Amino acid sequence: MQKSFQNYQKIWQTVQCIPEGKVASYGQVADLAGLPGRARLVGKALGQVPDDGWQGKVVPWFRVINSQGKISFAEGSEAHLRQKQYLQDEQVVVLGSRIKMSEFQWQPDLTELLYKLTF
DNA sequence: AACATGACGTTTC
DNA sequence: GGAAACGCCATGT
Repeated sequence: MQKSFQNYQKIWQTVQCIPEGKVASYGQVADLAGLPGRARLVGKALGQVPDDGWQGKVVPWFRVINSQGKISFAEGSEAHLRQKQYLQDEQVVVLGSRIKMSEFQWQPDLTELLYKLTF
């Protein structure tokens, strides 16, 4: 395994904390995972998510979007449609690629984070 | 070793 | 709001 696998684990664990019906940005996940300024690594990590989940839990990669409140896959691409579908299934409103961050951005509860994140 | 490439972010026009 | 310029760093060539 690569050295960065440790970081991937932190990222996956953080993403698992995003509740249904909410979204977070790559940078936000990076910060919470203890990797400030490394948003690109979050994208890498999400591309490496095991399909059958990690440590018994699904990793909701589709709840991570960019800081402009948009889905990062190109509109019309297979991945874009899939992500949009998953989000809409959770009542998140997606117009084109856009999501109202003011309404749907995850505002993490710190005590819950401290309880869940083990690093 | 040098260079290019990302599911990105912030700052600055 | 949008575009350019940086910053970031694991990976692949």
